[in-house]
Amino acid sequence: MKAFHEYKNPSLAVDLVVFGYHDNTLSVLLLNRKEEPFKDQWTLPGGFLQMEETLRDTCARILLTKLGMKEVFMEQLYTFDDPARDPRGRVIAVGYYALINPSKFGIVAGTMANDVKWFDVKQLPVLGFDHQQIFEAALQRLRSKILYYPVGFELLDELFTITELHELYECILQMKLDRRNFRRKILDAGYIVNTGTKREGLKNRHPELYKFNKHLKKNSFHISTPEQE
Amino acid sequence: MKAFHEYKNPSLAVDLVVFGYHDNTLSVLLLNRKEEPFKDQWTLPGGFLQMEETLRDTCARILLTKLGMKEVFMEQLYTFDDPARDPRGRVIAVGYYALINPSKFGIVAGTMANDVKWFDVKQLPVLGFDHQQIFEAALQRLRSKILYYPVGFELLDELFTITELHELYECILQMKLDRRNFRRKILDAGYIVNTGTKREGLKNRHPELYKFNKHLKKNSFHISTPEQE
DNA sequence: ATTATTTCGCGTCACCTTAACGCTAAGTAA
DNA sequence: TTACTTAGCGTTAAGGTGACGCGAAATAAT
Repeated sequence: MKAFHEYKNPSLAVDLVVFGYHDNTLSVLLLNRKEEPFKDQWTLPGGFLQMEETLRDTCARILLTKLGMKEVFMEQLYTFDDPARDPRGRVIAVGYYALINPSKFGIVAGTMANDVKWFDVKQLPVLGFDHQQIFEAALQRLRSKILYYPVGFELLDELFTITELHELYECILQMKLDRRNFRRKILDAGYIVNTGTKREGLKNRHPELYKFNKHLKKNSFHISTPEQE
Repeated sequence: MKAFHEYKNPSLAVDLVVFGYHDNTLSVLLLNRKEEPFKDQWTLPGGFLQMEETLRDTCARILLTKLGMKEVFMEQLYTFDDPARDPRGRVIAVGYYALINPSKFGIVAGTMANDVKWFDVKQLPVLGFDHQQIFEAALQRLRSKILYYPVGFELLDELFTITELHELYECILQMKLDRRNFRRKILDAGYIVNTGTKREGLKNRHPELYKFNKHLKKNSFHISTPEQE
């Protein structure tokens, strides 16, 4: 057997799919590359692992230094290892996705550097590397996870109405959900708590404001999707 | 930004959780290490990625050369990156799990080298590295996957009875499932096809033999687990 | 004020799934 | 034959879910 250090190692990177929700639109944060390869093309933010970092540290560093975000929800997705995925050489990428509330960081349209931009997930440009594949894995994970786990709260303000939560679900899942059944399921699951306050200033009836219930019992609800043949 | 090759890279390895099912027992294949670190302790089979390999290639190579298995079901689990997980230095491990039918490879108890052994998942020894954690992730994945995806067939012979399939599910999930309801769900889902033949030589009524239906429609069944508080 | 309009919150009901369980058939052993 | 065990099919009551009705609350127009 070879000695431990004789193995040649590929480079190890993380690539991040950063989701944000704003104005009834689910968006992904993309970077316009200034270098080859894929110069002037849009790609996911990413970077190489430093020897003393965990993968999560690497993600946090990228989020903070490149995008000015901290303390965001993050989850490991999958590890992408196609030998040809990076034309510079062998690079293994561990994909992560993050959910952020853009309004928390003041990064809404227009306020960012022009090499960083939110794209509606329904209208993505052509992406460099294998980032289309990583993005699709992330969107699929988000869609399946939201059906049984309260992951959507990361995308909303601390206080929100059931209608806002409902719109978020319809937007992510890209399907209509009955308003009244959605309300019943979410409430029965105990995912949210009524704060007693109401959202003011709307032109119709003022809806009650809820917050996420952090002490929920798990696996207590399930949003069902239509049959697929 | 640094040039591409200036980054120091950790070593990249795969660790394999190989599940086998035999005599109503779910087992995992472990190796007794002959070298430091963790000399004489049990660990998961694993190995380092070669530059021209995919991760799946690495897994296949380990399965073939160390264990004599080929063409097995395999799935990527998760990537483990604790900086202290390997005392020799920084090693990132991509966990995979595999499902095999031990009788296909003639590796039942006693026929293997004494540094390779099947262990009942309920009675594992102390494992080296962070392999306990990897094993637990694999078992959890298997348990949740079997509830909605026909993954159990990899562990059985090509032809099997519903009772055998039922016992496999009870063994993996570690819970009682009503025999008659299980039968109905599996049949309704179209996961299995009756072959018309029967298992002979049993002392009671001879059950019908089924085989896996490869042309199944997806997401068509769901085994529910009892409520958890 | 009254009315129109829209969203919000609660309730109803029919249908389907599911868990629990009964019953008979098929095979072996006494 | 009888006893016993596993296999295969059926029944039923309870709970969950989808579809949808209706009045309440808020605003704007008459």
